[in-house]
Amino acid sequence: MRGESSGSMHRGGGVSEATVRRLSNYFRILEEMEREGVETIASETLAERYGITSAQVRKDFSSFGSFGRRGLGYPVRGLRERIGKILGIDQPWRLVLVGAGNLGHALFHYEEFRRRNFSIAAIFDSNPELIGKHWEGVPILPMAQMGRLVSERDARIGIIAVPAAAGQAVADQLVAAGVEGILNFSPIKLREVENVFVRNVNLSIALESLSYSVTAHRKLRPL
Amino acid sequence: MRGESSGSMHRGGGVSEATVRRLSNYFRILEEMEREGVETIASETLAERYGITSAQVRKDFSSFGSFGRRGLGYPVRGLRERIGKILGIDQPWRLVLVGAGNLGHALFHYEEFRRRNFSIAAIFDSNPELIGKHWEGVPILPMAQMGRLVSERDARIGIIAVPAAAGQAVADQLVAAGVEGILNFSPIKLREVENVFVRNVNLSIALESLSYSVTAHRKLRPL
DNA sequence: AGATGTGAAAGTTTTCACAGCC
DNA sequence: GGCTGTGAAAACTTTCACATCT
Repeated sequence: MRGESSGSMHRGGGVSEATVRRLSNYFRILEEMEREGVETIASETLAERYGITSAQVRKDFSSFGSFGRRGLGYPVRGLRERIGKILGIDQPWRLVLVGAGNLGHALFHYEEFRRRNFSIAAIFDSNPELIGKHWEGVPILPMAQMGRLVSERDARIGIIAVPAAAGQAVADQLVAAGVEGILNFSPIKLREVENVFVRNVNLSIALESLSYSVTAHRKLRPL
Repeated sequence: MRGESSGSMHRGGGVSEATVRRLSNYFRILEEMEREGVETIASETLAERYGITSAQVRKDFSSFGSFGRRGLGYPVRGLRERIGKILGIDQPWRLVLVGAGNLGHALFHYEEFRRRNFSIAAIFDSNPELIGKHWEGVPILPMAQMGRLVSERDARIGIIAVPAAAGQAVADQLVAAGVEGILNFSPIKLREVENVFVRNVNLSIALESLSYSVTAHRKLRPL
């Protein structure tokens, strides 16, 4: 599977992972501005709100074409829609969730996913005690049904929320079932597979990065 | 607060966020090798296991000094201990968790945190119905007790697992209570504060990065 | 005048390649 | 011989600065 980096070219220029992450953030800021009733925005204003430079904002947009009007700025709504289209969040996505433990439960109920048009079509778990239950009407199914369900419901992304030991096997099953992307919460490095994108979210590594910074900072300024 | 980047210099050379993330991964690989009984490892082997170049591995280590022996490689155990010390995970950390919803619940029970010496000393929530309950003996307390508890229990990191609307207020309270680091799961940009490090984990942005890649890939190779 | 879009410059990170030590 | 540690080169990302368009 393709690793942490984007892995895909687009038009003329390659688009970095960092650019895509910023697009998501621009999208959120633009939504907010739309609610505030703002109709036009300059790269400078957007940049200030985000805490980056206006050149960065313009360069990010320029990888995808020309959105603004010189002398005026960008139309808030049009820009938001365009970014949504680029990110692919202008359409609903059906996902499957593997792992009905504590983390899976939290992800299933995560409001931000719903707001962004991501809906979970089925949940899979290997624990027989959970199978047959429903969360808000969505069934918890045995792993063996993954292949059927992914194609029937046209789910294109799978979320892995199982312990490390089961992670690779689950990834293999998701790939066999035909997903095109995997959001992996299990703390392991998955084998790469052609045409399947992977993003890893490692909660513990984020915390270790903090403990590093706090520790290093303390060493510089003791007590 | 310091943003997504490290924000702190260390010794002679600045150490990038990316290097610190890789250190966490090296640590995990080394733990695994220790369990396998391997005593010495070459940068090349470590690199292969991680899927990066051996030069990257050696450069990462060289920011912190000289760990290996030319012609031989690195002692697995010694290297793992040294990295643990750099990351600050050689000692236990006490955290406070704010937000006893679904996400907070999942984080509280997250095994990987415990395995890495991160323990949650108290939970805070604004919902009166939750206050007074316990999770595995850890009390859910009203927000007003945050200051007292953080200093009493010497908690140095706070986790924010509340909805966006409450995020900034919670961050302010954590800073006032005296934490040195914040792991922020709420999908907002927190105001920066001197000497407080912040790491943001935005679950939805990770998913949007996937939907971008899958969408872009489809456009290149339709159907 | 005002703000975009973009080549060129500056800065950062990764890879190369090899001197130096075991 | 084997493998580290590290300057130098290459690749990539961000910022500058200005020509260009409304």
